[in-house]
Order: sequence, then C-alpha cells, then structure tokens
Amino acid sequence: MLSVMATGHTDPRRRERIIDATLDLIAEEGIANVSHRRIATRAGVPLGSMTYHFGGLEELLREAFGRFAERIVALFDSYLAAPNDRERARDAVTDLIHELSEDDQRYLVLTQELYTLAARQPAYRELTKEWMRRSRVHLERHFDPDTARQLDALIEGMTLHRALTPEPHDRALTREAVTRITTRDPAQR
Amino acid sequence: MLSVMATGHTDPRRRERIIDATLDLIAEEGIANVSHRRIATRAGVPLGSMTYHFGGLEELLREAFGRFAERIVALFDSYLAAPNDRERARDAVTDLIHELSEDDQRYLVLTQELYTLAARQPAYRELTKEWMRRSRVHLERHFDPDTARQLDALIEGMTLHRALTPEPHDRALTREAVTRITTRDPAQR
DNA sequence: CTTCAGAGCGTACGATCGTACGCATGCCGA
DNA sequence: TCGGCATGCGTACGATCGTACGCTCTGAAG
Repeated sequence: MLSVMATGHTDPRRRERIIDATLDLIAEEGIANVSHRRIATRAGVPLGSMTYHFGGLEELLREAFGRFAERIVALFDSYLAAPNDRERARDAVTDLIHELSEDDQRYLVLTQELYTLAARQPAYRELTKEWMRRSRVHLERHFDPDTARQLDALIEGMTLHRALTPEPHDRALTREAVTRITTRDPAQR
Repeated sequence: MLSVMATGHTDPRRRERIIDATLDLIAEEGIANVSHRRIATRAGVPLGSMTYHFGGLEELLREAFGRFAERIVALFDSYLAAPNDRERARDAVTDLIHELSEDDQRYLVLTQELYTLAARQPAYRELTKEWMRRSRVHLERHFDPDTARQLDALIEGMTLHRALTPEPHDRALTREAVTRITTRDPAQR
C-alpha cells in the first residue's frame, strides 16, 4: 500500500466527526438514504472506521440522535432558563418557536426522523420523553403543570406548521397563541 | 412452470392492494425498511407486478402517501364539517385529537414519515399543504383565520404529544387547551 | 377453431449494502 | 535498538436491493 494505511493510536475526534457527518447526512438525505459508506465518505474517514468506532449502524444512529437530543435540550434550556417572570417566559417561548422553524429545515427534519423512530422503538422514545420532560420543567417555573403541557404541545405544533407552511405565522400571531394557551378561564366570545 | 404464471387481463384491485400493503409496511417498519420485494410479499403479488403497476418505488411511495393524505383529509372532514356552532366545533376538535392519537400509532408514524418527506421534497409538501388548507377551511367556518391557524397548530402538537407521551392529556385537558386557543383577548392572570 | 395483441409476471443483472477479519502501523518498555 | 501489542483500517463476502426484458397466457375477433 502506498498511502497512509493505519495511523496507530490517535485522534479522539474521529467519533465526533462521524457523528456530525451522520446528522448532516440524515438532515440532507433522510435516514432511508444513509449508509456506512456514505457517512464515511462524508466524514472523510475510511469505511473500516465505522465498525471499529461503533458497534453497527443502528448503534451509530442511536448515538447520533442522542447527541442531537442533547443539543436541542441545551437550546431549550438556553431560551427557557433565563426569563424570570411570566411575560418574559412568553416572549422566550415565542423566540424559541421562531428560532426552531427558521432558516434551513435541519431542525425540522431531524426532529421528524427522531419522532418517527420514537413511535416504533422504545430507546428513541426515551430520548424524546426526556426532552419533553426537561422542557416542561422549565415551563413549570412559570406556569402550572397543565398549562405547561398544553404550551409544550403548542410549541411543537407551531414549530412544525411554521416550517411547513408557505406563509408562516408572524411573530405577533405566535405571541398571541402563546398568550392564549397560557391564560386560564378566559371569558369566551 | 407448474404454478399459475400469468393471469392475462384482470384484477383492477391489484394496485389498491399494493398501495395498502405499502402503507401497512411503512407504518410497521418505517420507510427505510420498505422494498419492492417486501411490499410484494405483503400484498401477496409477484415482484414483477411492482414495476408493472408503478413506474418505480418512488412513484409508488408518492401514490401511497397521496392515498393516505386523502383518507386523513376525509377524516378531518367528517369531524369538522358537522358542527354548527362554536362550542360543538370545539368538541369536534377535541374528539379529533383523541381519535388521531388513540390506539396504535399508525396515524402518528405515517404522518411523521410524510412530514419528513415534505421537509425535503416539494411533491410531498404539496400534499401536506393541501391537507392543512382543507382543515383550515373547516375551522374558519367557526373561527377567524388567525385563530384557525393557531388551532390547527395546536391540533398537530397535541396529537403528537398525546401519542408519544406516557400519560397523554385526558379529554378535559385537551378541551381546555382548545378553548383557550380559540378565545380572544383573555384577561391575563 | 385459429390467431394475435397486449396484459402480466418470472427472472437475472449490476449495484450497493452491513459486517467481520486479518494485517499494517506506530508507541512503549526494556 | 528492538520486540510486542494494541489501535485502526483495507478488503472481501453474502445478502439484498431496484429495475428491465422477454416469455406466458387470456380473451376477443374472425
């Protein structure tokens, strides 16, 4: 062999780069179109690395989505931990919805793929449950538990609709929805 | 060949059975795990039928999801066309959310797979946009357009959370959320 | 009864897949 | 300096895939 061949001991970032490449590929091509070979090419690592660093494709996917969930939870934390009163919490939720549905559809796609897996496999369902639990903890600092659950569902739905719909809700409408869902015993019209 | 071989002209339900088998398979195994062969086995048709009746796997999937979307739209219609006043509309929406997230996760899984495709491919996005448009038409018979959009998003989010969460919202909580989101200018607490 | 057009499918091809295994490589102790 | 060993990867195997093509068979026309 004339090229580099084995490198001996090295590079703890190999795993990270593989995981990142996996998430990128899933976002761009869908889980149906990822393979060891395509991930390896994308990450710039040899095919053999795949089964060396990860027990198999399934294990790699679990780890990749685990990483994704961690990042999302961190994002939720960063938005929802800060506000100290109810009005600011509503603002933060509004911001979060717009952040999640903005720009490319990376977040949307990865979330959808995760939910799809969650609907069928308990391991993935744990990821999403933990995610929902964490965000509810934040919301419950400002709202009662029932309201928190309703608001959590609204965040989900508005994020999705904003991303899939030609004319997404503008900020004022989002804010209005957040206000409505977090307000009890309203006088009906 | 000793078995049946070709059957000559026949059976217009071949296509239907293939499409149904496709949806069943996707619901059970995920889009990543469907193939011409597995669909054929499931539908009880020969492999050759696949490329005979459909231009290819992609075309089959589009048609299958088209059929799914039609059925869902019909379900939305059946729930949302009936009510004649605002209160009954709220009840109907509540019923719809519970219907969609009940029992098996067939609806959840297929919807997630469709949204995932919609996020990446315009053809599928049209399907979902049409679906959203149709449901909004119903909702707008009872609520103003902005409210209809917010309610539509809430339906989405609550359906998902009910299906994925260990203790789904009970009916009273769902109804409360529907009431809140459809009530304007509430007095804040 | 004979013919034949076209509906429908059996089958085979090339591509791609996941995975395992043996070998190349560089580091460390002596 | 040199041996041994753990790290890391090149490669090959068997399975599975989508698809195209030519053959079989049916029903209708005559």
